[in-house]
Amino acid sequence: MESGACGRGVYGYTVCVAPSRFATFTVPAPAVSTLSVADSSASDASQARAEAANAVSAWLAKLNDAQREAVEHGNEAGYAPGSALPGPLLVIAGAGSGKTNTLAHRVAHLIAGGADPHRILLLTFSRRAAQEMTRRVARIAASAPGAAAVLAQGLGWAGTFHGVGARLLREYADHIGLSPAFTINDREDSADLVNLVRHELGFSAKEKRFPSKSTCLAIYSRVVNTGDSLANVLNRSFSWCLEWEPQLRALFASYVDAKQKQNVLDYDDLLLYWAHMAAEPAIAADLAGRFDHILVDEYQDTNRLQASILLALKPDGRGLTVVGDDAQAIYSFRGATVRNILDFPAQFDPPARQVTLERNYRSTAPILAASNAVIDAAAERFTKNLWTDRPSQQRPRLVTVADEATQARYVVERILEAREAGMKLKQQAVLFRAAHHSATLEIELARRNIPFVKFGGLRFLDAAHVKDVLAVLRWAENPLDRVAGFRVTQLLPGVGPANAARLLDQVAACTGAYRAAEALAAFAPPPRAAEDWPAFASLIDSLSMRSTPWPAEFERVRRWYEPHLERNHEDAQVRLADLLQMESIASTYASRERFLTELTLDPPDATSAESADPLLDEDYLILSTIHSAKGQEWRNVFVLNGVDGCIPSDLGAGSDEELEEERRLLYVAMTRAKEDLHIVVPQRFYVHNQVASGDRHVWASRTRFIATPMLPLFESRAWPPAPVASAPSAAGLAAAAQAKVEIAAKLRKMWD
DNA sequence: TCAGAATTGTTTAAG
DNA sequence: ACAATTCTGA
Repeated sequence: MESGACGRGVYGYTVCVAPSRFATFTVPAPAVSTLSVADSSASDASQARAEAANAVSAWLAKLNDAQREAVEHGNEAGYAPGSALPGPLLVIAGAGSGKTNTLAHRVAHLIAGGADPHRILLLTFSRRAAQEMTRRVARIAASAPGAAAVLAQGLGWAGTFHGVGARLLREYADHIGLSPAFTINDREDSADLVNLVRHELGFSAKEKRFPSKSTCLAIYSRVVNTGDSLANVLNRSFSWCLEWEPQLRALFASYVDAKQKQNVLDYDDLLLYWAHMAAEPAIAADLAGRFDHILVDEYQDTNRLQASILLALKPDGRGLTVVGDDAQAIYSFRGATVRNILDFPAQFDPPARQVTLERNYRSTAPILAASNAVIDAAAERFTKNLWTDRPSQQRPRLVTVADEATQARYVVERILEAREAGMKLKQQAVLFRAAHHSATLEIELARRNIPFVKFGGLRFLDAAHVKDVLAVLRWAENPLDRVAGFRVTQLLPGVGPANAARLLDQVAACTGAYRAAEALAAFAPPPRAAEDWPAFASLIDSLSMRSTPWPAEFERVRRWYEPHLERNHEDAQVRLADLLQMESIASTYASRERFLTELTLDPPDATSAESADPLLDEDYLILSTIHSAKGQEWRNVFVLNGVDGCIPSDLGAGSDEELEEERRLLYVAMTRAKEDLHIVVPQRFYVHNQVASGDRHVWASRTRFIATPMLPLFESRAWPPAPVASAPSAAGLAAAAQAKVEIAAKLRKMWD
């Protein structure tokens, strides 16, 4: 990407997030009596009942048999509080089979049947999916007066496992020895803390290099999420770290200790504490008693820890619905296991009811045929092939191009062509395996002024200046957070690790809410920092006293930070623009604590190269990693780098299991397409890690997942089409031969 | 003890 | 290409 010449974000892009993303956090449900609409006259009531029944049968009529079966499961007795809850339900929902729609209808159906929306827990994979689901439920319920009234407050509990976990933990914090003011470390922060602990244990000064902080954290996370032993995890996934097992064990013990002392949680803790809480008899009953119905989306991508939470909340499975598709399991690197969905029915007695959705409403028949062929080759599979009745003459295209630059041109030209034909940019998407695969394309898009939004890859929150400002706020929120404090203190010139550590020790020695301000006032700063110290102390003082209300507090921090920004970064102006944008985002949150929590759990994940803030109604192209594209669909889809080494990634081709997951990844990418699918295969590929002017490249071959026998399912061609070679004239040939002789003679003459 | 220069090692995907 | 670590001079 070209650098900040355009005056946008630091890396030449600007984070752009639709304002709605930040405004729609599901507000904690106020205690509302369920059916407060009851004080109307009897005839009104019966009329409303009839109307509701009509609405329900109207929406049921629009579903196919399998969908209806899933939606109506267990409704014989109605869903009113107190009535028996329906038995466990597993919905196997193939790609494009109307999964979201079915789940949303089931929630609406539960509510129309008398279930209390504040006692329904809806767990989705991403915050985005939760919002989409909430919106759809509201839209469906709108036609049934009773349900609509009950739903006026929205669904009480819809979100990711991590988001819901954070909320529950804050509520129960006092009961489980946690301070409710805990802060949440994102992955980078957690890695930094691991790093601090590693230095303290002296593991950094070995002659043989210790695994990097992010590797250590990945190992730790895998152990927590799979429930497997450290030895097994190392053996299976991190074999190059095997020799460090004892040190890693000691490191993780100290890491846990440090988190507890500092009152911070990492992502895994949100699940781990929740799981322990749900298993704790004193709390379990109260916790489980809050939810009548629990519905889980994308169940194939949950891990053991998440499954154990569900089982603890619903030991007999009553009220539990899980939805997923084993053919789309693509998150095993996060500890997810497809066993969760496969073993779901049998873990209950009687076993869970299983409903399978096999009709695809999304893609045309040729796209589906090719996708089915790809997934058919999978070693192990449990769902049947999908079918559709949407015919089309257009097979998916398998396009061979010379290199990445040509690939970018091909994609841009096809996209513009489609837009000419009336297809909005938003209805088209470019998908790729790794975030950096789109780099060349991004340059081409910027050059041609095509706006785009990219999902996945480098995060806004990873930029140094953003982290700096957040660290100030986090430290104010939780003075024991050493990672934050460390970062903040060292912003001052003349303060290094040694002084920062000394200060933080003094903070820890103080007590109470103002400990940071107290320690700061008493601290003897190094001479070079003396000048900046008073302003720093007064900032922290005002933040801990909360003397400036939110969100003005953010502005206060930003103003303090500005001179440091200018001193430390050449491109201060560009970075400042990011901070100002963040300031407007901050103002949409109710409080500092809310801002920090939400930002960590749901960081802005879209970046854009065009227009500083694309308006909601503006048209833009979607770029996305395949992982981030999960659950979405577009009319026109391009898959970049359909070559071995990218899909499958050469990092993911180690074991058979990993390879199978790469296959599913291609399947997920292909099944996002509704009308047109292009898989682009560049033949020549520049090697990534080399000096800037390097010309090392490899010759790539078509992905092994599209084997030769499958080729008839695709329309194969090269692009650009080979130019019709104009035959050289006899005279021209003669001239050329003459020239060759002359040059040869000249070369010889050089050494005469 | 700090800041900047030189050198070394690295595993994607995301809540 | 990048980030983390070690080295160097003040």
